[in-house]
Amino acid sequence: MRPMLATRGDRLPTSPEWLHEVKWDGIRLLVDSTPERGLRLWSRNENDVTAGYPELAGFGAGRDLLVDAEVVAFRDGIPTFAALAERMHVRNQRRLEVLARDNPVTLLVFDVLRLDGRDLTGLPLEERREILEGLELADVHWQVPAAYDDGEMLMQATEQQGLEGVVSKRRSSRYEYGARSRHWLKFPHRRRTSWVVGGWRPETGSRGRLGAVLVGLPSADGLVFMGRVGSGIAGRNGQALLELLAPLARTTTPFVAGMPKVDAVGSHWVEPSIVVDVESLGFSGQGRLRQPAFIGVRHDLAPDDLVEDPAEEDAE
DNA sequence: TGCGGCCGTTCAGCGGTACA
DNA sequence: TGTACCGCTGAACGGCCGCA
Repeated sequence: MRPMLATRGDRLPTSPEWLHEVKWDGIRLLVDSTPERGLRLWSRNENDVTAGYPELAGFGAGRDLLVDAEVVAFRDGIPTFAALAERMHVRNQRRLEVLARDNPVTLLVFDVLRLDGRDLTGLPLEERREILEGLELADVHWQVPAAYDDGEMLMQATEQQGLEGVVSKRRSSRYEYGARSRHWLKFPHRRRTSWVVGGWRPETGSRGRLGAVLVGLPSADGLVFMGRVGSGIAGRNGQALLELLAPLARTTTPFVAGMPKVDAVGSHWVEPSIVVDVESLGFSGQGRLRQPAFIGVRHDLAPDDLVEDPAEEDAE
């Protein structure tokens, strides 16, 4: 039993047939509560993660209920994946108790799929939403976030508040387990920035094909490592980039000391002269690019152009 | 020809194990 | 005992292939 997935959208729908929700930066869960078995939390890949979130134990209060939700961890009032990452794989009971107290999660419930033995997945989203709001699920550790009619307003507001983006859903959509539906569209706020390539790594299982490029920010001492970029460089994109990098090969790293060993081992180094655009969801807790995707080479920029403040660099 | 599903790639972090 | 490595979990994206 896997949750229904959204397709990435290219244009925010403005028709009244759609409603819009905040795209939360967390982990998707199906939350199954029954009087017989109690509460079970299932991840997107059907793993039982109940033990990882003890503060959610009271959800459902023993009622027969199946909901679709996102578990998030707030830092400074904003859902932050880095904070949630500290919780994701902890199973040590004592450590879980400490984390549940110091770094608690919140369950954001946005759909109800079963209630008191009745399967609701065949109902339109609008009706499921009414039933969900009627349940009055509100607690320190769980809530039902609002849905909005005005998607553009929500898009602007989420960007200003540093939230991840917007999900638009067709009001008439039925719930399809495991399906990536075009009735649900996601619009993440991905930030485009420019970085200098200092190396590359071959694709796993091949020698010549590009698997990822290592990017950094120029400084007086060399490149400051910012992460590896693997998405978006498959196929012709990767081949073209590799042809640009090949003549720039060098035997020593252009990155300053402190680069993680796991990133350095097996990498090929190049003169830091190629600037590329990368889209990402910002930075991880360790200052690395989060979910970076290669966009293209910036032939109009040189590394010196990035010295001021690359975060302000915008490709538009 | 277009769409959907699957697969392979990247990222981050934790836990267990091996080794110095 | 501390460190390094591997394998697992979560996330997203792009390419390929089959089917309508």
